[in-house]
Amino acid sequence: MSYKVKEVADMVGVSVRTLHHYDQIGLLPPESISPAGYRLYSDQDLERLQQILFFKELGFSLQESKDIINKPGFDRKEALSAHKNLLIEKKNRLEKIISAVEQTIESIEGVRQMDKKEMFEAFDMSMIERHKEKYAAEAEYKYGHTDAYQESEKKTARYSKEDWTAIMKQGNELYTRIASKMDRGPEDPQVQEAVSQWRQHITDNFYNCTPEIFRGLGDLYVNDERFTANIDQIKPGLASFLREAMHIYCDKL
Amino acid sequence: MSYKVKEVADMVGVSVRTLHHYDQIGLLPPESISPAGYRLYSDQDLERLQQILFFKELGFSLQESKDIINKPGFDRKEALSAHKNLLIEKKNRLEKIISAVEQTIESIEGVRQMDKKEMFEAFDMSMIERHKEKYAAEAEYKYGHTDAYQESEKKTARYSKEDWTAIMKQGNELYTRIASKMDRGPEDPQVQEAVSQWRQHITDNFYNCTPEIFRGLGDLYVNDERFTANIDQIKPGLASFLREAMHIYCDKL
DNA sequence: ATAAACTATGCCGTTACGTTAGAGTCAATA
DNA sequence: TATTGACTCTAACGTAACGGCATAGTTTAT
Repeated sequence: MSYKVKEVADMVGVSVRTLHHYDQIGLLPPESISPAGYRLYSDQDLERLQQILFFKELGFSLQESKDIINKPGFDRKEALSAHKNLLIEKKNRLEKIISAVEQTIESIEGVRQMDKKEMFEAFDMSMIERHKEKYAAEAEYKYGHTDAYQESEKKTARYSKEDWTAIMKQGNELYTRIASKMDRGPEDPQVQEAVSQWRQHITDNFYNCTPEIFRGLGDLYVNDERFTANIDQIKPGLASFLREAMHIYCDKL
Repeated sequence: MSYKVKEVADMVGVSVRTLHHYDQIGLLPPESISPAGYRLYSDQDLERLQQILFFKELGFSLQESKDIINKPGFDRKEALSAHKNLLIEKKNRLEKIISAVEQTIESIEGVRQMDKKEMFEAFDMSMIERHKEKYAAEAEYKYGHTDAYQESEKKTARYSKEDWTAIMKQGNELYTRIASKMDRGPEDPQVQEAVSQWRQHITDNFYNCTPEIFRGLGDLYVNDERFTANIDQIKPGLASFLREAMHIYCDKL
């Protein structure tokens, strides 16, 4: 049985031009040619084509594929090993590049975020304060004046405007960093690391942010529309993503 | 301060031709041109070049870089995000390809083993013969001429070269089959089945391979460095694995 | 002054085809 | 049977990002 170009092309999923090309460079000359000059491919040719496409898929050049297929099994393993190393290097480079891109996105977001600072500034900390107060109120109700409450009072009382700005900036950076990694999923190590830093940030600057409080803060991000709106403004869906990530973080403690 | 092509090239680490090219496509036209037609780059041009190289490093095309750099910060983030997704896809594809290559290497290793037949052929059977002789000598010493010994003599005497080749091929297939299942552990049913076939193979073609002889053969694989070296050449650790498997096999009889 | 070092433009080559363009072929239909 | 539509052929240009070479002019150092 023999097949014409388009038949082969349709069967295997390549273009007619590709077959022409493979013929031209001597990679896959058809077994026979019709009186009218049509290329006629045999089943063997089809197999060879499959091989070619396989090696191509693996990233080999056509010339390399030709060499590998023509030489009977001799250099194949070595070639593949060498190629594998190339691929791994490529992958490593890609990973580095991806991080670089992420960082760049972060910095761009950071810059934009800084412009929105007034708004975010005004909102976020007051929100956190409010959450703290609410929680503290409950806590107070339960336990009287908690340490956390007093601690926060002491800490925040002394903050200057510059302090606030610096603290805000750090917070913003964390937010945007997490936003840029949203597609990695909430359980991603880098995301979790950022979440951890977020808790530390709150602890350092406001009050001892226990896992319970932190979990509650995550819920607040979704339940309080003011939080949600403001956070999602950084990136849509960030609020609920944060909640999830924070829950996962707390679960693991 | 202005710089000529080679100065810039050396500073930044690109070729002169590249700078020509970037000028040609309007990506980085030098700030000024000397009376003689020399390209004169400014410090600003250098910065721009750095940007270009950065985006290039990230895998953007020159055209894309041009667009990104020219448009003031507006689309940048989006472009970066889109690009990041591309990169992640690329990475995933690479990972798949790497496993495919690994698999192919493995399968070729199996095949290649077959090609090494001559070497293995020459060694393995002479070794088995020797083991047999040694064992038979002991046996003879103990029991006089054993059946097994005579049997082997009769059998092997008639073998033609083709017979040997066929027998070798079978043996090799068993070895490689076992090698490919090493990670299952020596007591794995499939491994044990192959071991059983290995004993049968010896019995069929050489001499009645009693459990005692078979066990001794297993020890030989580890104790005789010529065996060990040759077997481990199929796959490192195969010799001792075989011994273990053969012992387990014999224990169960 | 002369050579060495540098610069310019222009064009071909690379990879793996895509994309016309012009012309011939085959099978089925009007 | 003639025509149409689907298919085929070769030939040639275009792509991305330069590398490399040729030829010719310029600058710089000795």
